[in-house]
Amino acid sequence: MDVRALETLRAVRSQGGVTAAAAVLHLTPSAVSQQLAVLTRDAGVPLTERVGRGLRLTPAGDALADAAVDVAVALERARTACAAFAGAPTGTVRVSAFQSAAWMLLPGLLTRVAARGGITVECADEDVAQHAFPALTDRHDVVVAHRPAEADPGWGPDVHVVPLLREPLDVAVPAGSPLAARAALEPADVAGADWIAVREGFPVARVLTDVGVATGTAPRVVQRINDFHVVEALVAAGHGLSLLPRYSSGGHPGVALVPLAGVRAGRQVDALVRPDTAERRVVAVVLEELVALAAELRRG
Amino acid sequence: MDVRALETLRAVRSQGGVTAAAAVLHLTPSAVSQQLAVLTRDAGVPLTERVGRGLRLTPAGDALADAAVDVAVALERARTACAAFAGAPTGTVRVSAFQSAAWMLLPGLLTRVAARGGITVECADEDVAQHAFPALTDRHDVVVAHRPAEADPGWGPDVHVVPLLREPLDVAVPAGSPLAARAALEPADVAGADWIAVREGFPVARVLTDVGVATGTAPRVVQRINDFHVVEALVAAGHGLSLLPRYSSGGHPGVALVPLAGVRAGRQVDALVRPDTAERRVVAVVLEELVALAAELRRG
DNA sequence: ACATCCATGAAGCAAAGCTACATCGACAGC
DNA sequence: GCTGTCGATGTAGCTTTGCTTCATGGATGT
Repeated sequence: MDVRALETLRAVRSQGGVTAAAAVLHLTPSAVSQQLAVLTRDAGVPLTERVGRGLRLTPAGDALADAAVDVAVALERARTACAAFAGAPTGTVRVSAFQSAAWMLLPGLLTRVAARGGITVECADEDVAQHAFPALTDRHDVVVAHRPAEADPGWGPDVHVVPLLREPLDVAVPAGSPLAARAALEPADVAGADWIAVREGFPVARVLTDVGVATGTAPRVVQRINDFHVVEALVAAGHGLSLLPRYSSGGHPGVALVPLAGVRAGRQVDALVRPDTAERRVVAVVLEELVALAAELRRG
Repeated sequence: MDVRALETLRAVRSQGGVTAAAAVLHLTPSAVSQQLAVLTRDAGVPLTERVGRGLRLTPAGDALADAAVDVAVALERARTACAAFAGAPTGTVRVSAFQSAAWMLLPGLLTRVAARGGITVECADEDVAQHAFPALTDRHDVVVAHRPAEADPGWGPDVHVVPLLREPLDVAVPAGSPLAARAALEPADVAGADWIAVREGFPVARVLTDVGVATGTAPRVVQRINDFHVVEALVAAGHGLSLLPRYSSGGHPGVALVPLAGVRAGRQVDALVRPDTAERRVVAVVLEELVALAAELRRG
């Protein structure tokens, strides 16, 4: 029973298919398929079953994939065990963040980590639909993800979650607008407005509809844009209002952020890591810096 | 960092050398040496150091070997995970016992296990010095070992210990002797006797000297014999007395076993298994039967 | 019905890992 | 002190494993 094959099985589950798993493992689909074949032979029970043109793990396969995570963790502990004797942690950590978090966190993270020396951080920006964040941990060591603040995390059982920041969502209004002078806005104040929202399925998309529930009227969404800088430009030009996170937006001079009263609107920013990569000392150090940085931002 | 290499490192530690480890792994010493070389390269720190013409693990190597055990356990859990879906446990389990335990336990164990069906038990009898028992777990799945009852187990951290039986040590006297009629014997009764003991370093060798301490005189050992059947023959022929375990000896018609009063003399029989081996369902089943059988013997 | 996508099988090739043999250092005996 | 032996470690060569490339089959959607 090969460790690489177990890792492959785990990747097939998290990526949802042979081809996708092959991509993150830097292999051909054929190699993945062959590994699954020998693993199935070893196990003595079918681990996968075809469904449509794709495939899915059987209960046995699922149990084995769970066990594969533990094996990966144990192996990583082994590496860490002697790395502890080899001196200060060193190496390269791949960090991914969605755009606004990247804007907010990555510069400071790079500064902080560079100050410790010996650690290279490879950054990437990846913003995906909410359900797709955990799978990114196959590509990156640390994945900065976001979700509606009050709801259940819903990241699934196969990732370690490190909370970074709870960010209130404010109403972005044009700087010249009468609303911009207010200290806070009630839901009723913005009931009939045009809205600029994020794409369906993406994090905090549902928060706007929740605000609508508070006023009794469904908000009228006129645009769906994911990049907050683009959203700010649209708001400044008077094309509508938007809900924007307080700390990771607001650079635009034509936009004012006004707190929303009476509704708990916020997003939670989490760092996601695979249980085995969490065992790596370098990764732990980078996470530590990330948490410290987030705490600093929160305080102002 | 290869799992086979980790397993090899663990074997080198438990066997105390490259050649011995190679033997239990069914490899050549050269292969073991090469595996250690690549493992050391991966680890980045020396894992072994030469001492005399042998070698010893460095602290880093020791830590890594500990981690290797966890890896092996995780891997075995993975196998078990899907074996649970494959139906009733099946396979072959290698059981080793020292002679008297083999005589006492193995026939009943084979009967019990055969009744469940599907499991093959391969028996062996190995009696070694006390410190050498744990290393036998590299050769056998279950090792039945013994030790002085009241003392610290002292089997080391790398084996699971399953207690089977506490066996009082009785005084074996010739059937015709006046002592044979007694219900119990005080240490003073046997103070000046000739004794037949086991070889130095073997389990329960020290118990006799402890009895001597109770009388204030060192017992006079005239023979050192490990096999209890031979001991019984010598006792029957009047060559001396001996301390023999109550349940696993006593077949000889010319020998009577008389309880010893005033001194806690006994031996503890344990089953030793490697932590990873203990994860195998078949092994668990065999152990279960072994425990049940021991309980039955204890009750009579 | 056709084109597409995904998983899987067969053939060939590169690399990893083992065995056999030789070498080197350390210890015990003469 | 020299020699024989034992244990660990290199070297050469072969076997085996595991990958890629290419081809096939089944399922889906247009």
